[in-house]
Amino acid sequence: MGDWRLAAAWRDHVLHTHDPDTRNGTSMASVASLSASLQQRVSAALAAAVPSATGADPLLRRSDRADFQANGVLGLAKRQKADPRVLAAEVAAALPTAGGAGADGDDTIAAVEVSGPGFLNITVSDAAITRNLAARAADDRLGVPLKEHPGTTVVDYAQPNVAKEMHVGHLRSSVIGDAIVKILEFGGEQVVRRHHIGDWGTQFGMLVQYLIEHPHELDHSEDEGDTGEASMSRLDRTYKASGALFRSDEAFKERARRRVVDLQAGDPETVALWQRFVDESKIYFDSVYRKLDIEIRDEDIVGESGYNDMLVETCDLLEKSGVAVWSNGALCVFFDDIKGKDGEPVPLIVRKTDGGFGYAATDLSAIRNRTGDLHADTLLYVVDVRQSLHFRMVFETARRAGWLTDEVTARHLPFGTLLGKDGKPFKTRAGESVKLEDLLDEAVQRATAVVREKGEKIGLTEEEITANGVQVGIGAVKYADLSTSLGRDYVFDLDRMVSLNGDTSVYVQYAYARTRSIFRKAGEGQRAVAHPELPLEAAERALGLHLDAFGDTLAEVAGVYEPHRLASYLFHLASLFTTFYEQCPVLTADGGPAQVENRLFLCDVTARTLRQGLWLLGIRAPERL
RNA sequence: GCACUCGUAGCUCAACGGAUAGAGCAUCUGACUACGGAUCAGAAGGUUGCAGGUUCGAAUCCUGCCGAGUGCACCA
Repeated sequence: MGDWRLAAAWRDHVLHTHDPDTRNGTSMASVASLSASLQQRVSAALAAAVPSATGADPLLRRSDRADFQANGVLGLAKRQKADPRVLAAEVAAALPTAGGAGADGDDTIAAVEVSGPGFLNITVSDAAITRNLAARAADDRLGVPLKEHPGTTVVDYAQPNVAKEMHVGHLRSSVIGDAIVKILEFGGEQVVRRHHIGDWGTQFGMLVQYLIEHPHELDHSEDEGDTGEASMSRLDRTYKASGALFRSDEAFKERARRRVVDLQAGDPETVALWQRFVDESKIYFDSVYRKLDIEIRDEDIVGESGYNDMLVETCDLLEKSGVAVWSNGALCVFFDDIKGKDGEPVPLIVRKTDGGFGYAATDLSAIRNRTGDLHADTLLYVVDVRQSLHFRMVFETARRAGWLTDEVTARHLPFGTLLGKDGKPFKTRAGESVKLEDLLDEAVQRATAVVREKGEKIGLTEEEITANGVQVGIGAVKYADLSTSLGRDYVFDLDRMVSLNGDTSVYVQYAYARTRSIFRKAGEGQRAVAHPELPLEAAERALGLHLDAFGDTLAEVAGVYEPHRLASYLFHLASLFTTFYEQCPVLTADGGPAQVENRLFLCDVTARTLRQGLWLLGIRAPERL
């Protein structure tokens, strides 16, 4: 369980964490981006022009009028009551430009000009771009720095329910969570994954009781085998049959209720049967996650039942501290600003009137475990937006109880609903929620058809076509999910996702395959070597500047937990590469062998950046496509 | 009713308080015996729901409307 063979194959190509074991002995050096270098220079120039402005943010941004623009002079001029254009000119004069006074060999900045009301338009030198990329190329991590002060983040994601089919709602939590975990780990953060599966609740009384009365329902028969599909089919059959009986047979209903009590009391026979449902479900989960190409390790699965031992104590602590009070027989936490339809306050219920624990008790216990025992300083919950009020109440409660302190950040990362083309929640024609596996199978099937059409022209084997179909189809589904901002609902449209045109994973994967194709075509003496002395064409500069921003982009993504910014970066990179590819012949460059080497070098850095970036999103990059 | 989220090109979506609001799809014009065209170049497309306010500067921040989605006592 949780053994995920495919993961190992990737380690040869990309770095999945900061784990030293994954390095191959080449140098380890982070590289300051050109943007960061400029930021520093402009900041110093600001301080030189206005001494009191030390530490002022130069507000450096990429620009469509130059390579970068600094917007910080405007605000500073306002505060100094100075003419912004005059001040901008002073700052520009204080900047070291290539060959200019005070440059002292610093040729990073090729030109600066004052523009508009007081913007500084900055152009960097071609040499600086190539040099920076060369430094990145020399590093396994493409020069991306590790966090200076890494913390411990617990990410709660991919929470399927035991004995139930996974549906499209689980897709987003799994895909988004997996990407966030990878991105954080790559940045050096210590990440603890938690799959808070639904493995507890009153329905297990019914299921266990049914299994007692029909002991062979979960047996693995010869013809069904041990596949995930077979497991799901057994579970589904049992769930439906027991549910029907529960509704129609009062005596069974009563036996099921008593069974819940036995389960909660820890009766060994009952617990053992409950465990069979969990184990059976894990076979199924494993098969779906294998298909989804997401690694789920058994030790990271800590379901609701994992906090059972803490529930009583959690409630006691809340009651004793006065955070929770009894109301209508239930143990509740109230909030001033949370009221219901009738205007009455709506509580968070930690213990129900019947003595049972609400899921709030579980979530609060999990917080205690994650901050107290795991020493996390950040808690992330990749959960449907509809639970945002619940999390607001849980976090507030935990703060009152002291389980969340000022040193701990707790964030619900809410994602929106998956919609059908009609703009309504994604359902089958019959109105049922769509099975995740069906959806994945269809994506792979359609991707394979397209891959085959092209693949036959370039001589792909049947094995390659099949493998590519999987990587393209699954990649397309993930990319669609990761390329729009989390909070929004988005329309699930397979036609568009697998259409292979536009802002899709396939476009990015194809760009990667093209880089590899060039290297396969390269002659014996044609290698990737940086030549900072060569001037760059417009397409090369644009590509180079964007490549240099990879680390900054990752830091930003990791800071705000928004993978769609990485997707956007990669699509842009792929676009810039295809433009470069179109406009700058690589192997037949007319600037001589040095230019061939330099362009191969750009291809190589592009390839590695695309591959690493896609990997962080959980998407594979075929070598030939 | 209250709360939260969101209204951006025909459609699907971006945009860290900065200049002329960007992409993709669709539409229209061009470019193919190709370093593999699953491509590229270009055009057209907008009063950022409406009205105020703050600011040198607002899609972004504040207020009020209008519209949509979601949630609101013992399911998780």
